[in-house]
Amino acid sequence: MGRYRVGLETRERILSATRRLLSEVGVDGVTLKAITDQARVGAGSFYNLFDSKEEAVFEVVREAIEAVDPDPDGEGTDTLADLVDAFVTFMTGSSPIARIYLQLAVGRGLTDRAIATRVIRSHRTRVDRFTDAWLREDPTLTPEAAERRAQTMLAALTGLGLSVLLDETFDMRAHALELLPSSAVSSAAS
Amino acid sequence: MGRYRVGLETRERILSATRRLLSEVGVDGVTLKAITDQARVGAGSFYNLFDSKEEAVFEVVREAIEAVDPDPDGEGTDTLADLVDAFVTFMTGSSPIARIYLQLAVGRGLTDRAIATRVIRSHRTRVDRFTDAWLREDPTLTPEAAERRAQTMLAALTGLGLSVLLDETFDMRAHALELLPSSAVSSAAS
DNA sequence: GAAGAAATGTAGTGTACGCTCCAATATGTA
DNA sequence: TACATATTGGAGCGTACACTACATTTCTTC
Repeated sequence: MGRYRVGLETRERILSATRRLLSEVGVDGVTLKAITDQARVGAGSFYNLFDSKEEAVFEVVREAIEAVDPDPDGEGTDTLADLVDAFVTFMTGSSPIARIYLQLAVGRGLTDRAIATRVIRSHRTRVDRFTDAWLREDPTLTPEAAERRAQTMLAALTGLGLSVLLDETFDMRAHALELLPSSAVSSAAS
Repeated sequence: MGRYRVGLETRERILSATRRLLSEVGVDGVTLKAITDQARVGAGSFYNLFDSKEEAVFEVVREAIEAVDPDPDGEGTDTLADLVDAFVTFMTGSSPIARIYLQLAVGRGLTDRAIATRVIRSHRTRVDRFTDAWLREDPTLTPEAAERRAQTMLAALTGLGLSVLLDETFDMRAHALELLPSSAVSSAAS
């Protein structure tokens, strides 16, 4: 599966259709039939390329998160301000996927063990990124203190993201700046 | 419907069952059969008292959101540390309401306007509470700055609450202390 | 205690959905 | 060209689900 050119093209069509439907009808409204109709593909083709409907949805969300990564190659050059900025952009940008991500992570992750595991794992790698950035920002921190700050900062950003999704007049960026140490704020403003 | 004593009792049994199931299997996992089995009631009885399944779920949600409202007869003497402590206790306590509240606020509030409005309103009153505490903590703050800090702190607490619900080994209290200004931390430790 | 209204349980009904099966066809490789 | 493997569509399967119809029982009132 997924080794011939046409198969890869079909896969892309399916992901596009899923992405589009997620933003139009929400996570609960996406049915397999809607996806396959939209992608002009039979159910058999779908299951030739994906193990389940969930798989396609996850893939779309994963790609959306990746798309706003300030350092996709993991070169360790991103600052705290960069990371915060990327998160804010993800949440306030035009893509509706942030909403889907939170719905999945919270609405489902809270009861579905499999989803919780996925969410925690992706969260884990993000915490590491923030921890490294904290250490670069303030080398006097112990690794434990840096990680604690990373966790708190990420949680705060998630909470702020929730606020802005619930109330679109909420100024997430202004609030997010509160989270940065003062030295990083001034460099972000430059 | 719902005019005889037994009917009202049945109604309560149904709401209890719904509440319990919401916390155990989540919003999407609640089926009519589960509710009626749990409440030891037939489907006919259910529909004699409620117009639809949603009706019962919504009622439970309404009550859960109400329960999260801050104490209305607070005297305005609580410190930031007190408020943070109360929030942490609510999130890490044994009651499943926190989980239900977050699931509904996020899982539904993100798509259902009516629920979003409710969530925002109860959030609003909590922000005011935190704003006052900030002003007491640091009287040099402008009201705007105090409110911004209150919003950020509350969002952070919500995010931390989410973390602890997803991963129960997460030490929410330790992280929440990070959010307090250093003066308040020392007074909280005393 | 009679009568009417409310409550109850059960056995369905209709439907929407995720997914499988499989025969036919297209694609890549030597 | 011949062969193996991937891809395709879509009929249809199994199931889960919200909800209904209705005969029976219980409750309340006068």
